[in-house]
Amino acid sequence: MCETPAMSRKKRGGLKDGEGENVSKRPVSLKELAAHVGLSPSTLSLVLNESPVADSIPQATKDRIFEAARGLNYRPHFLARSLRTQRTHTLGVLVPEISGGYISEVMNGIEEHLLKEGYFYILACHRHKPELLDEYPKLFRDRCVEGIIAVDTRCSRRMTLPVASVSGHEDIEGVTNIVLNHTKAADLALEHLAGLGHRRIAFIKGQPFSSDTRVRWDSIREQARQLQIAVRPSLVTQLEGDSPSPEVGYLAAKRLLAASEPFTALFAFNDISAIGAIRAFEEAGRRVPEDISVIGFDDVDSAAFHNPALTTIRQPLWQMGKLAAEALLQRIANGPDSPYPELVTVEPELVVRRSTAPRKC
Amino acid sequence: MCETPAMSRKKRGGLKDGEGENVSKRPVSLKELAAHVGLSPSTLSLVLNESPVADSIPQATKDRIFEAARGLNYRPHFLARSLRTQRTHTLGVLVPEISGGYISEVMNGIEEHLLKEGYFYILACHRHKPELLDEYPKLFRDRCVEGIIAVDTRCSRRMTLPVASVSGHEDIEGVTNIVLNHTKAADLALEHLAGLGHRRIAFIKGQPFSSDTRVRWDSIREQARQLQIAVRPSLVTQLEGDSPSPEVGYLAAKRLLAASEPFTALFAFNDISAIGAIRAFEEAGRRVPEDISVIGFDDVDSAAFHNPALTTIRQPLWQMGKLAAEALLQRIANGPDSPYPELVTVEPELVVRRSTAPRKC
DNA sequence: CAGGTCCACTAAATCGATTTACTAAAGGCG
DNA sequence: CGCCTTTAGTAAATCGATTTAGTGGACCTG
Repeated sequence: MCETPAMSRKKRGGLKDGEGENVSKRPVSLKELAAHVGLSPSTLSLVLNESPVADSIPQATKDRIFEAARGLNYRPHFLARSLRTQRTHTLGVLVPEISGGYISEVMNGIEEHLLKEGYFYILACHRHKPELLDEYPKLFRDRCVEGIIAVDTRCSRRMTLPVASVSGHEDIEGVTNIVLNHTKAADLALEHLAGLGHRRIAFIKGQPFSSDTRVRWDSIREQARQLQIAVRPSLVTQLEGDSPSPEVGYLAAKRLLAASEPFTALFAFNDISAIGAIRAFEEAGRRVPEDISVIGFDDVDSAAFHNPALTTIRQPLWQMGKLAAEALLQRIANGPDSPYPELVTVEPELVVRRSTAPRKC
Repeated sequence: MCETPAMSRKKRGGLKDGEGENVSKRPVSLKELAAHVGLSPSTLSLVLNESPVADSIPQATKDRIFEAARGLNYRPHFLARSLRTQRTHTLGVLVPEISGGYISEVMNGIEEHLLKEGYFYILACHRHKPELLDEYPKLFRDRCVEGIIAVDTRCSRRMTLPVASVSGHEDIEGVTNIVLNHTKAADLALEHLAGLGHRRIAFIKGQPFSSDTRVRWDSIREQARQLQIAVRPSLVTQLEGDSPSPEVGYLAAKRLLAASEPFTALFAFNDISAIGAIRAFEEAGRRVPEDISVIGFDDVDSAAFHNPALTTIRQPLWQMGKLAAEALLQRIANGPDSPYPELVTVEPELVVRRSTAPRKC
């Protein structure tokens, strides 16, 4: 029953393996294919890769080669080819963790574009651990990736590889940042709340490690100033802990309630924390949106189906992932010394649902 | 400024690159390292890989080699090594899509275990398209992965590679299935509902493509029979469409309501569809849990923070991912002709929250 | 018919490691 | 002293492609 690989190879050779799909374990190599058609591996390689050098090969021979390749189900050996050509058609993708919402929507955009373009990617989660943040890019390099996409990840060191960073804001040589227009986002949210009559607005900032935290907050303060909305320190808190669950938003909201400075609206760092905050409010007997309006950020899948449905600022997450992939592949195609975009900006959108309402008189 | 690789290599050679971290673009090869210590590449390879053949090499020489390797920051070329050894330390992971909930929790379990063990993986989403389901395993093979993990994915064809399938139920040679004890799960849910006095229970089955759909439903029917709970055809519907959003559950619930056969409880296929169903019920003026109790499945992150918090059957998703990774790596380590487990079973857990309540009299 | 061009290919180097088989020198032993 | 065994390595084959530089023969041309 269990033949050695060598045996099964020899045996099968006898029974005319030129026909149909090659079901045997071991794939056929170029050398074997060459022997089969009675030509040299060089010729086959040239023909199969449609090299201009093969222009002089008559079509009949080419057809013979193509047919044999199909017949024996020849597939070039990835490692051998990559070793020779120094191309792996592989990227590294670095994310904080794999979680619903922000990350997974961006990843979908990335994956759909990459696979369509014949690229694969290896994925690593740094879980906000500094040593992994340091380590994984090196491991990616060791794995011969052609570029790196970082999602919601602060990367500080300059890389020798091209990098696209979704929601990256540091200005680093070699990095293409894909960012939201945060000024517009802050404006949309604050205008919306102000338009509903809210003046005492509480804020939940993101965790320090979130790459959007600082820029978002700066934009909010700036737009608040312009709209003459006071940002009271006692109405500002920050997410703590690195769980991707609503729990951290829940705890943040509890802190806001504990400060007992009155407020009628909350602008949360993201939808997940908004959902946690709503839980805290309802536990405290404050109804959303009747007593407190809540606006989230991102417009993740679950936002629309939360109860109450979340008003939020939509980021085109899928598109941001796709843009990152596109930009990076373009850079790779252009070669390492070509100019490249340092910034790609996308626009936010206000999505009004049920968690915001006019301030009660 | 922009030197050719050849130039920069020659130039740098001159300026004593033995010191500190090798910052230059091009990594140093074994041959270069060998030249640097004045030994042959063979010797270095033997020593660096701690081959028993290198036992006769004196420690002083070994130290010299190790030190040089560290000094020049030598890292073996992945492609070259893999080509020679026929090992890539890479798996392929096949998932329907990247979404919050089920998939991402399983993936976290997979990724944490794999990366810890020095494995990477390439990821592909088939999005339930038959042609991709066919294509990706082949592409994985072409990429020289050592095994495949399939998540919530029906794979029918026998593979030449070892496979671990999370929630796979087909009995295929070469596949290790990681499955939940669905009998227990159905029992927990139905006992819970029955215990609250519910007799008219509606059901939402999974989509046909979900690998758990059939087994889960069979278990439910069997346990319902045992508990003498009637399963009325008009109170059974099935998720339609392949969106990972609560939308599909919402639509299913609407169909149940439209059938106008009364019911006081719903057992949904998963938490996401339960959340959609709750939305449908509330829109129809039926309160959850006062009028209708709803129980979900999976216990995804958002279940606990939904409003009302979801009662559900927890699957140890993270652990299932980890088990799949463990089993597969073990199989790879044991070699292709060793026996392997065809089934690994994990236990469900009832998590009671706010979406279920005693039937009103 | 000498010399050049074109055609249809192939030999050999290369990518960067691993691994088997071998060797030169030193040391041990009878 | 001559033979055998260690010791300390090395040469060369190999993994499976790609790619450059040729090569032998047919054909053309003046």
